[in-house]
Amino acid sequence: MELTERKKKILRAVVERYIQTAEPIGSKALQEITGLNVSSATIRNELADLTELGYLEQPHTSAGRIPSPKGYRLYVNELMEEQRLSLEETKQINDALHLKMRELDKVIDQAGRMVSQLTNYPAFALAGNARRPTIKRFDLILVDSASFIAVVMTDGNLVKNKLFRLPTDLSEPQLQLLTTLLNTAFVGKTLDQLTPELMRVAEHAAGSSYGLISLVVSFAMEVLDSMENSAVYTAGASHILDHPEYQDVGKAQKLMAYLSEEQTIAQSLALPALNDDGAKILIGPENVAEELKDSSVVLASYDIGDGMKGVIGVVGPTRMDYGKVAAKLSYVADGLSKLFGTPELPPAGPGKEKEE
Amino acid sequence: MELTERKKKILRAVVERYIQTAEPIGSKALQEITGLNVSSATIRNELADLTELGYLEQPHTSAGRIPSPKGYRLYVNELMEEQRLSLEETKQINDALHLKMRELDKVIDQAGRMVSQLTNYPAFALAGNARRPTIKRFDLILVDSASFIAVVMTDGNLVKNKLFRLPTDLSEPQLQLLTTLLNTAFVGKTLDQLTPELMRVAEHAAGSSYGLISLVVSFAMEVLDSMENSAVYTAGASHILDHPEYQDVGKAQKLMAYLSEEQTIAQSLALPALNDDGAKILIGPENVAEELKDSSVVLASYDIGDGMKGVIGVVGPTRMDYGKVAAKLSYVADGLSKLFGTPELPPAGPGKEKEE
DNA sequence: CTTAGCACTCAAAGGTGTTGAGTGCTAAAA
DNA sequence: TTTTAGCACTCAACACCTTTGAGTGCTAAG
Repeated sequence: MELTERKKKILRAVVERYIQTAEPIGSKALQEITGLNVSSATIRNELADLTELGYLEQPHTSAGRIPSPKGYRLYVNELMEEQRLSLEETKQINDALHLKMRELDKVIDQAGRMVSQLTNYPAFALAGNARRPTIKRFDLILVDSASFIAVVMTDGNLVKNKLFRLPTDLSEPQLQLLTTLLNTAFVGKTLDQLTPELMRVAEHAAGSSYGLISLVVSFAMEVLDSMENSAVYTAGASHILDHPEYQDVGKAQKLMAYLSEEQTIAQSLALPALNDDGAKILIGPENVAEELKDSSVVLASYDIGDGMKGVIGVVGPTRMDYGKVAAKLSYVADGLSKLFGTPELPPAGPGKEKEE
Repeated sequence: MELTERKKKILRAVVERYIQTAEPIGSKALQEITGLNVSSATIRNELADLTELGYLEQPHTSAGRIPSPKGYRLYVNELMEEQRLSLEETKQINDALHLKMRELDKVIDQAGRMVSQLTNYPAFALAGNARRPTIKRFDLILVDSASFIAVVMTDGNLVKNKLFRLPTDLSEPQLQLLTTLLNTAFVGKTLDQLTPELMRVAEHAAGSSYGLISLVVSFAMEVLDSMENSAVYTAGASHILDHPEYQDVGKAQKLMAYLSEEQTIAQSLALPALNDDGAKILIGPENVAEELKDSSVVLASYDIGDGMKGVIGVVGPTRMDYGKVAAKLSYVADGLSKLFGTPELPPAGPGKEKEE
């Protein structure tokens, strides 16, 4: 069944007012802010209908109405106006996205912090893989006779390194042999495919320096492993205390505890949203996690390239300014996609690309 | 003036009881737990003395006593028994310190989280430099005709890399020239010494690939910069809600806000403690920061080697179990020092050093 | 120096009354 | 059929009160 225009107008007014004030709103106040030329009694009738239909709730018999999750849902789906970000806001975001280090982890972490600061809600950010990562390339750099640096590059063009110090001497030719060996034996393999058998064969081929194979390969496995179980970055948990719905310390604590279970967030919240485009809004009981049943989550996904995607989102009370938050989140997500999409460098000119 | 033994015994009982219960303690209860064979009236007299001397406080005229900061200080200095960690606890810490990745940042971050979890207080951890870092070595690895990896190693043996993609082609000999050039021109310089003039000279020497110099050097500068302004990792901020003294949301919020000002923590709290050994305890008003005037901080420093040290600490109410916390913190700090002190590798044997 | 006795203080807890915003219902007006 | 005015009703919030009990300080005697 469809709601009349007037009912929608009232519902919308209730939602928007409640988002601002966090207080139940009554018929008289609505009469004023909706601008409808009807008496408060009429509005009361409408409110009664809306309550009956499940769009509104009454905290207690004689208080004003507040939106129910169903009411928020209708609002988000039909009534909400697309929020535009102000020029100032877009500038702020753009500036913040202009990060120094372009290390994947740091960028994601930073983006999360930024979003949290921007929205005043706790935020989280993570990257996830569509396919299983593999090693694309090994390089070994001799530092001195007793140490070398292993550099591994994944198929997603992520590069990691580790310094190894040895109790035994080693030589340049030895390292070169090892490098070739590693590159022929282990490139293109996923974590699972790096079997002990494979290792044994390669170790055999390595002759006297067989021990080094396993060292470098374990490192490579760590890298692959950390890419598969990508980290979740959370930021601004303290922001939940800003909002009156979490004045009750118990509630705040529960939500915070949930937010620090990073793996849970990754698995149950973020990953399902990986492939949806645009902002996704989960209101109160729409959340699977028990701890989020009376909070809301807004998510946006972004593209990292090379089969990787990321999700960035915020958590807050159901009374959330969905429009603004979704707009900001989408903007940041787009920004991230662009950031990862563009090559890292301007055409190599005489160097002053980095200014303060 | 010295306190009598009996006074000390009473003070100690007050502190320890209050640490457990967070509630003022009266003469009658003290009579029981101290085991002194005196009446509650006698104890009242002693309490009155201790209050007069400033070691105890009364929340209001007719409540029990609680320790004042001065009382805690005396307790910590003289009365507190060295806490021993249980075997279980040491095992727990040792296990946790057995980290997979030995990347400096991650280890520090992890250690902070661990301490927070171990103590139930918010924790922070950071590394600081005694001297200014320099670059020790550059390596450039050609990936394909349009991209290369720059690997820089600092004098502290920290290795960082970055993938560069170029719009122009480049060749192996070109890269080798660049590598030599970078190594001769920029090795051993601190951030400040990487002047534009130096750059210009090097760029000149690089001929056609002059643009690449500045790219790699800016990256090196970023690395140095990030080492000088080392990151602060905080963890477990939500734990402050566990403690009754922060039931008042306002207080909790203030402390949380302070905790997220990571730079302030670094500058004013942690760095001054860098060179003290063992655990350092700052009680209530002993803290410089206004926000910490009624909280306490326990700090321990650890050695990273190569002129770098780190600090790890927790923040909590003045009613903190200083003995336990200090013991745990010291143990973790020692563990970290050992971790960084030992070479990364066992003598290269046939590889099964990594098990699950 | 220690103790018993006693009047005193004060937070916490529970009870009572008032206020006011807001409701639901009904009957009349449009 | 929809809208409106009127009115009794509900209920959280607040202020105010009393009671309770743990704990105190003081005094005078042991």
